[in-house]
Amino acid sequence: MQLEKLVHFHKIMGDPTRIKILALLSHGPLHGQAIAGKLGKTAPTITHHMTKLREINAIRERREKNTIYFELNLDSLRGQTTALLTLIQGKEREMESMTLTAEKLAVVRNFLDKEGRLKNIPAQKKKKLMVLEYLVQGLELGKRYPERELNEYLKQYHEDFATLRREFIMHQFMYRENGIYELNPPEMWDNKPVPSSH
Amino acid sequence: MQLEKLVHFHKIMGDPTRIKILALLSHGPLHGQAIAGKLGKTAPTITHHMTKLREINAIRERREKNTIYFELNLDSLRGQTTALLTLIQGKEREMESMTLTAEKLAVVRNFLDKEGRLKNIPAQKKKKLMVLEYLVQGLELGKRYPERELNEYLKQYHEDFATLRREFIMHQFMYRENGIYELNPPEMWDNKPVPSSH
DNA sequence: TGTCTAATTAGATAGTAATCAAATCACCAT
DNA sequence: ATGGTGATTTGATTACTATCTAATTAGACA
Repeated sequence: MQLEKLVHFHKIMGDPTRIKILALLSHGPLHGQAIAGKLGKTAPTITHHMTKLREINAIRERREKNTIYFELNLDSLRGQTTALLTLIQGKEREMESMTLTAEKLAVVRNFLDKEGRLKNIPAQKKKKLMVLEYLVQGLELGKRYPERELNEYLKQYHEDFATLRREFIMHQFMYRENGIYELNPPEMWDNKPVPSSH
Repeated sequence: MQLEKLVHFHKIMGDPTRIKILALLSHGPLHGQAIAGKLGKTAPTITHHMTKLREINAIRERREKNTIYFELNLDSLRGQTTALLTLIQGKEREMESMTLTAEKLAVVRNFLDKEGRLKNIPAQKKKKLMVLEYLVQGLELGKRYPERELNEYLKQYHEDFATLRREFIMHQFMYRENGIYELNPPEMWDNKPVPSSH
């Protein structure tokens, strides 16, 4: 359910220590003990909070020998902060923003071969997002996709379905709940600008 | 402290019932019992949640004979949802958005007499917001103003300092904590559009 | 004045969550 | 192997909060 995710996000954010962690990370990546030091908390406490932040996809991590560096996932945070607003301000538009503009389509077409399969996955982020948006058109809003079914769908476009599936999650096109995938509303996708005020 | 407010906002939002209430109100105003009915909760429970929502300025209320109608305060919600983002994404700009544009100033000037005092407080909301922004220029970001000091400052511009002070709070230019007033960051002011994505 | 309706307050209960100390795990380097 | 360092798990403690029932307040109206 969509509501649960929104609530969960805000519940996670409703804690001073976690907000401080995010503020710290906004200056650059840090490892666990550094965070613990700066906040005057013990290591287990930081682990606890990082687990929570991971649940809502607020951070990414990279390990280097024994220590783990955490950094913000700004795209994800942006999407989720605005999700509440889009839920609240007028139910009018729902599918409207779901259609690709013509000029985006032109870009995407460069990555397709004559059979309509992906020649490769764009490395450039902006273009990658356009391709992801293109792929997501074939999925249904509100429908629940078991992982196997999603893989089948993606394999039509590229053999590396696992990467595509991961990108869907990473960029908030879909979310996963016990192995079941489902589309997020378009407002949460990473390629969408923040909606203008009502 | 600014952090506390952010945390409080998210803590309040981290509850399914409250999110449902906001979603209901997005269709139009409702009174307490109607909300209770639609959500299958008792009246005291709704009162409880309304108190919380009031704390973060998420709702406005209007009474009609014996029943109270609640409605969303969208401006306030918009400001607070984006506050987290602006805290997190790069510390670069801070004062940048604090300057009035020339065309806004032109509007404001119509409300000032030759001594620079307010001839009256604009009734039209958009103009009122411009005037408030103008007044707030003389205050210092990060400084704490006891109520008496704030009154003195406002009295320079208009004898009805109480109204102005109330408007500052209502439109998120300032917040109050045990009788002490302090500026909110410009991103929270009601007259600011939602900031575009990074 | 008394009655009806809507809202609030008070008090109780049950569930959740932040934090720490102690123990454990995982990887690295000698 | 063995010792070291950083991260995680476990268990206990404490504090908070959503929800209900019962009691109370506050207007409106007749």
